[in-house]
Amino acid sequence: MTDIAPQPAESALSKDRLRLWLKLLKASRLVEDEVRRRLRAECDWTLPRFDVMSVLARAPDGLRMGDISKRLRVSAGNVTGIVDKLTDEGLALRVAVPGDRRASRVRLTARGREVFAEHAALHEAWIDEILGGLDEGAVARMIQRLDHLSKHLEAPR
Amino acid sequence: MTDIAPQPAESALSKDRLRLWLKLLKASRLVEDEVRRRLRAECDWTLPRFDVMSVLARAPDGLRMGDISKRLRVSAGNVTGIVDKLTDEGLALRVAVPGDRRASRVRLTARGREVFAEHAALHEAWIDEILGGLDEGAVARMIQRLDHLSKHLEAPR
DNA sequence: TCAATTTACTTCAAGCTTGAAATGTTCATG
DNA sequence: CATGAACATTTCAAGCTTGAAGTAAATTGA
Repeated sequence: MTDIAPQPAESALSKDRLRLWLKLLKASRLVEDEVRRRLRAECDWTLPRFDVMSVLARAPDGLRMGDISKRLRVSAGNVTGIVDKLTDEGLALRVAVPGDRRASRVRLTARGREVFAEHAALHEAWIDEILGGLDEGAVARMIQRLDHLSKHLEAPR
Repeated sequence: MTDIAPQPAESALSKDRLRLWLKLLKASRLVEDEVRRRLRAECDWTLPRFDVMSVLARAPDGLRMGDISKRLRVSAGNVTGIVDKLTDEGLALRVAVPGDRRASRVRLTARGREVFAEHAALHEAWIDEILGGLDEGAVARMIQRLDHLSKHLEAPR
């Protein structure tokens, strides 16, 4: 009897973890698709542009390209393209970082802040509507669970 | 005094719903990025291909293009392109649907099932590892919350 | 019956996204 | 100081994704 004993309990937990992941993905896509749809239909705008402006709006002093990339968890090359477009459209601008000629700091222009403010107000209302079925308790418990999950996900493996 | 009274409680709930959405998105991206990274690094494979094969693997009789599209919540045009590639590579095939010449049913080939089985085994192990910090109770509670959330998201508005 | 509508799918252009390679800059350290 | 490693960003090709428009087939209903 040198066989390793089977681990049915462990296997069931694996399956449940997989189910959890699929459900997480599903919920996330349901919301994201709806936001994307409304952003296009009502603002003629795209989610990536909105996301970049969103992190910039919260940083009055601007952000490095790398910071944007980290916060949104998208590739650096991706951010370059989106910021290029926002810049071309006069909604953002790159300013030099004194002391580091490799880096640049991106800020929203006045017009960028204006445009974003309009979209952001709508966006918050949409989320409120999309998640409208959830009361305060449900929201709080879900946030707690997601924090717990993300903490584990971000822990180095 | 004809002013509408401000609604601080309502507003706080709105903010919490927004926070919930951002945390949901964050957790989802953390997992998805890690899966995508491993799929590329260890299998030289892409997530969209894996996803399509994944729903096909669970449907021995095959699926209509539209079914794949609905289950994965991606556009119909997108599915066409991915199935085209899987077909070119001999991993899937389209079979005619008797009685409806517009439609076709997509199935995995024997080789497709083989290739998918390898990837799926790895995938399940990855998820188990990625979500490894969560014990049975945490997984169960999270699944329950996500089901609750998705139920509300899918409810017609 | 047969025109209008709906359905299933494909095609296409525009835009997003990635990962790898390239560029130029700064840092660490011998 | 030199020089190799690390860093911030950009460029690029390949592939994904969408939404809109197009095609062809099935269904509806006057």
